[in-house]
Amino acid sequence: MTQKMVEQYQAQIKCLVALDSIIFGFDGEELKLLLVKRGVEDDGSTWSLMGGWLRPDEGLEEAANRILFELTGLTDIYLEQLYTFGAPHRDRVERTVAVSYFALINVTDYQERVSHTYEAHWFSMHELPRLLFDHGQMVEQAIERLRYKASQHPIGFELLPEKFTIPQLQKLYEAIFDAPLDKRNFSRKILSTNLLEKLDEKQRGYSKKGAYLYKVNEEKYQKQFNTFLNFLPNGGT
Amino acid sequence: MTQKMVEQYQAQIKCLVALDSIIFGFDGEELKLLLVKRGVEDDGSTWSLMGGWLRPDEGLEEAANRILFELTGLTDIYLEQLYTFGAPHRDRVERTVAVSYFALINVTDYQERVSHTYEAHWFSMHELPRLLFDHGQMVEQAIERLRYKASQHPIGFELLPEKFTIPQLQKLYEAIFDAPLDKRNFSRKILSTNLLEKLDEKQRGYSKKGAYLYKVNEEKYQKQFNTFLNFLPNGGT
DNA sequence: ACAAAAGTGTTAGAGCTACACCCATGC
DNA sequence: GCATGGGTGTAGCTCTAACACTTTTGT
Repeated sequence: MTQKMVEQYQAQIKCLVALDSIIFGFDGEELKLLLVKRGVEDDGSTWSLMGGWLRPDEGLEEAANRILFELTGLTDIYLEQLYTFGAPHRDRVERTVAVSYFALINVTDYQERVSHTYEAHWFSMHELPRLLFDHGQMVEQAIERLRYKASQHPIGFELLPEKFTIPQLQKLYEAIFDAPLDKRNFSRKILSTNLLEKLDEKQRGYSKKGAYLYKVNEEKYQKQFNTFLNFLPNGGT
Repeated sequence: MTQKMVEQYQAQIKCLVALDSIIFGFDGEELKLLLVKRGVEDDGSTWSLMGGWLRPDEGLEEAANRILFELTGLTDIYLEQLYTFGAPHRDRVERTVAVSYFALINVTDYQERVSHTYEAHWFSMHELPRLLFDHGQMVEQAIERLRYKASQHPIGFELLPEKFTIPQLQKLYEAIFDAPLDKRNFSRKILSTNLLEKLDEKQRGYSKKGAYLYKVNEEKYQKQFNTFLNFLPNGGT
C-alpha cells in the first residue's frame, strides 16, 4: 500500500448508509404495506418505509434484517435487495445513500413489538399515503419486482400462513397482479408444480363447503426455486 | 428538526461509496468484459472492474457514467444498476459500500483514452482472471441479469454497431446465452418484433453471399422496450 | 331450500421446436 | 465449380385461455 493510495482513499467523501424496507403483507384479501411514522419531518406527520442506519460491523442484508426485527419481532423473513438511491440531496439533513430491500411477511405472524419506538400501520396498496423522500419510488419498484418474482419463482408462499387453501393463494396472486385469474387454470397450474401437499384438513368458517388446506413441500420448494413457471395473468404487463 | 434528531444523524458511521461497472462488449464472436489493472494490491497485478468514488454533487448513476467516460471516452452508454455490496471488510483499506452497474458498449465505438491512467483490457467471458474483492461475484450477477434482460427486452442492440446483420445479432445472443440457437427460428422471432428495418445494403467481406444490414427503428425501440418477447434458448436456464 | 364458495374437464388456438434445402458469391 | 455462409417454410406438439356446471354445507 503506497502513500499515494492512502491519500486517494482519504480524499473521498463519506456518506451515511441507510437501509429502507418495503414490507409486504397479505391479509387474505388485499396486499398491504407496513409503514411507520418517523419524526424526521418537523410536523412528524409523514409516513415512511421502515428504515435505519448501517452499523460498523454489519453487512447490508444483516442490517436490513436487524431493522426488520426491531419493528416486527420477526426473523427469517424473505428479504431481497432492490435498488440503491443516492441523489445528492435526497435526504435534506445529510448526504445519505439508501439501500432498499423488499420483504414478505405473513400478517398472521406479525405482532407489533410491545415497547415500540415506531408507530406502524398496514396500508392497502390502493390507499398509500404520501411518503418521505424518494420512498414512493422505492415502493413502485418493489411492486414491480414482486410481480416479476412471483411470476417466475414460488415466492408467494412467503406471504401466507403455513397452511393455506388454493382459493387463498389465488386471491394473493390476484392481489399481487391486481388482476382476476381463472380459478380452474390457476389451480391446475399451481398444482402442476407439485410444490403443494394436500392435507386431510379443511378450512372451516370462511365458506360453507370448506376448502382443503395445503402446505408447501419444503424440500421441493428449495430445489425448484429457480425453475418455476409463469404466473403472469392473461396478457401480462 | 429537533436536537435529538441531529444527534441521531451524527451518531451514525459513514462509508466511502464506490461505483463499479461491469462493462460488456461484443466483438462479433465473443462476449467480452473490460477490466482494468488497479494499483490497489501491493503487487499491482490484480485485475478489477472499472470503478471510482462518488463525488459530493453527483448522483450514483451520474458518477457511474462519469467513471465510464473517463475510461472509454463514451457517453450515452446503456447503464443499469445491479446490486450494492457492503460487507464490513470487503475493502480491506476502509469501509466501503460499492454500487455495481452493468454497461453495454459497442466495441467498435470504444477507443481507449490516449492519456489513460488505467491499463485496460478486453477479456473473453471464458477466460476471466481472478478479480479484486467481490468483483467476481458482481460479474456473475451481471451475466445473469444480462441474460434475463436480453430475454425480456430488446437490449442486445446496445452491443452492436448501428448497422448489423441478422447472423451477427444471432451470434450475439448465442454469446449471451452461451448456447446455440436455430437460425430459422431466431430470424423469424426477431423480425416478428418489427423493431428492425432492412436496409438496401449488404455486409461485404465476411461471407461470400453477403448478409443484409438492418438497423433498429428507434421510435419502436423506445416504445416497445417493455413489451418484448422471450429469447431464452430452447429449454431456458 | 337456498345461498355461497369449492371443485373439476374440454376445446380451440397460439406459439414453440425441430428440421433440410436452395441461393449468391468469391475464390 | 465448389466452398462458405445466407436465407427461407412446414408440421407436430405443448401450453394457454376461455368457458359452465355440480358439490358441499351452513343458515
